[in-house]
Amino acid sequence: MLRISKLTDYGTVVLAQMVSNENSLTSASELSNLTDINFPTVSKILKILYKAKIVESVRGVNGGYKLIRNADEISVARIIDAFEGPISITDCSSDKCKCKVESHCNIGLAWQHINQSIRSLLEKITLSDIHKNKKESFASGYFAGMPIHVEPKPSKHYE
Amino acid sequence: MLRISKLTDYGTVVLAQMVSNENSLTSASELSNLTDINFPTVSKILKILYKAKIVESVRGVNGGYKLIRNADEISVARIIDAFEGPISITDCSSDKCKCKVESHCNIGLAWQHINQSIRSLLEKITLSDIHKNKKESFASGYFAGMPIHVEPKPSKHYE
DNA sequence: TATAATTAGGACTAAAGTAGTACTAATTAT
DNA sequence: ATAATTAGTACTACTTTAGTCCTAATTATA
Repeated sequence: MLRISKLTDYGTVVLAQMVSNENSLTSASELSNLTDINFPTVSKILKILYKAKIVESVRGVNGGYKLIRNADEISVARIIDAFEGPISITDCSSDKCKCKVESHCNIGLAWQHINQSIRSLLEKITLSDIHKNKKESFASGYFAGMPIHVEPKPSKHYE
Repeated sequence: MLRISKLTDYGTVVLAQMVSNENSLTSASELSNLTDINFPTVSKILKILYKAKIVESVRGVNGGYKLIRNADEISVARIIDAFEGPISITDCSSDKCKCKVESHCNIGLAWQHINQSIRSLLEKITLSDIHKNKKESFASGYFAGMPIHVEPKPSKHYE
């Protein structure tokens, strides 16, 4: 199926950890200890999150990182964007398609819509949901109490 | 954002082309001409689709390929699976998680649910939808007449 | 039966992307 | 001044992907 990079994955681990300490600074080395992800990688992740304006930082002694917004205002879509860029599901589904193959581009249009649907799904899931689900058990089909599964297949009125 | 491989992308182009000729055999070289994708690649794609039991084949002179099922019975999820395997959005969201980091695994659970939501979305979109959208224009927010966008964000009763 | 067309399967190479590391500069509390 | 800490960048090793090619198996037809 679809994939995100390991760095994005780790990124959510680090962010979920930061939610537990939402109001005060945590240094990269502390976060490394808390998550068991090695320091250079955690550091890299935090720099990326800083550039994406998801965390803010303070330099120097007793410096560290902190979430800029509340966890429920940070969507999974935004986190993925930070790490993977605004790249789309296929080359053609991003803004400007430069490919010469006509038939291919037409398909690109279809992928664009699929991409957008997935995106709107991921915009509804927040870091807060991820954090909560870190410790609680799930009720099947539910995600942090929020039903994110789409409706059952509608009748095929398009046939 | 999330990505699929170029081969998957090309795969849908080839499949969409095959829908136009749903009932008779088309050879790999014909499909190459029709899609402007070079022969070895089209051939590779068709072999993958054959293994995945999405197309059937006849060898020898006048041989070729044909869809096994109706286009509206072939979901995008299935097509992606054929090319990318049943790999999940992260390493940890697939069946058996072997990673040693406790916190990481907990996050994996969250990704599992996200993955499942995306999957259920992609299972509702079929090759038929893609084929139709190849030539028609879209009404914004609709995909082949079928509303695949999920509902507007529900009130945050989970806060 | 020989031949040509066609798929099946696997192996290979080159290019691209990713992970992880390391180094230097800037900032700040003590 | 010093030590702790983030910012930015560059680099290397590894993995994945794209694309190609070769050989075997199958089949219509002359």
